Amino acid sequence: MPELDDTRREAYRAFLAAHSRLTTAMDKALTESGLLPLTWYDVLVTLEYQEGHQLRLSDLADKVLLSKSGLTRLVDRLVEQGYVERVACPKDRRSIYAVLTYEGQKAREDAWPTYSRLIQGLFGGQMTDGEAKLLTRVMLASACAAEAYMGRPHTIEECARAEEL
Amino acid sequence: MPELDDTRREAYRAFLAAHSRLTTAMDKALTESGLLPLTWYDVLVTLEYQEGHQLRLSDLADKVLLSKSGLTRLVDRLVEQGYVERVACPKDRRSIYAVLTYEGQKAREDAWPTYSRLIQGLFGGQMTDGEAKLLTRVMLASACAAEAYMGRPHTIEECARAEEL
DNA sequence: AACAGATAGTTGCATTTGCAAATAAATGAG
DNA sequence: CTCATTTATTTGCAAATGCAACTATCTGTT
Repeated sequence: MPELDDTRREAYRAFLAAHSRLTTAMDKALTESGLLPLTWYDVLVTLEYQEGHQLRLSDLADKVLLSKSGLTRLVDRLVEQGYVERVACPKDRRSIYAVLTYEGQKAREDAWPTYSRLIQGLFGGQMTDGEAKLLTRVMLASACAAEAYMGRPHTIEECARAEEL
Repeated sequence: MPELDDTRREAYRAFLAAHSRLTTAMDKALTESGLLPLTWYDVLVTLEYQEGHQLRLSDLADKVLLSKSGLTRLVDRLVEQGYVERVACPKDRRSIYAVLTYEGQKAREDAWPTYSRLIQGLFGGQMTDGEAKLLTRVMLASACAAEAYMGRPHTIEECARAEEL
């Protein structure tokens, strides 16, 4: 394995800076508009893309990049707001589905214009089509490498997707 | 401003996933090796690169991407460990310098091999030279856009650097 | 000189998060 | 069938972090 060079060090620092400033700016903009915090939005969209608008809590934790305990409490808050319901799974009584409610769907839709405008303005607008694709490939490769390093099974969606590109 | 398209949405998600998995993997690897946590490392290197191995707390907060209060307490921990000292600034009695100690420098050097191996293995190793440069440019542009959006002065180092590339 | 306003740092407080332990349920080996 | 193991979720607890309020200091205006 080659040594870490300055070019890559700089890329790494830029990556961290971008993440920090981007999430700070977005979260501030969203809460100031009285809209959903980033993590809430993330859960609601994730559910919306699923069949039946539901997902087992563990699977949801993986998708929204949270630990299981973190997710348990995030779902607590969402249930309290009426955006999500907990529904027991009949097949496996250990499992619980998080199910998107109508209010949850509504709240997500309300946030979408602001949300997408922010991502486009602060992130997407900074790159060409080709650059976006390249970025995706590199980011997924890195995420995948980190997964592998942590000893997680390579079955994670991102890894499969990274191979395709 | 064009609408946010799927290509860029995917890039954004990949970006978030990479950040989450990378920092998780790195922090786990470092603490398991009994080395410095990521944020500690970040402070110590930042100081090491400065003239006299010192920096005013506010400036340090900016560099390591932390709020002022967050930094105050991070420095508390580092002082407690003997890695950093607080030194009053004679010119401006409001300001305080964080100064790297010998122990701090030593600790950082001990962590470096593991640290750089991780970044190279999980991040740098996933891209070519050209890709690293492109990534840097795009990331800095995004960080800069976020800064501008937050109404911060454009004087931040990253923004100037982004212009050059 | 005096005061309004900006700036540096710290502290109180609330929030978010993860780890480890606890609980409950499924699975597999013998 | 039974017991050990694995899996899904929750809970106790501690750590990290940001915001707003506070103190101290500096700066510029009158």
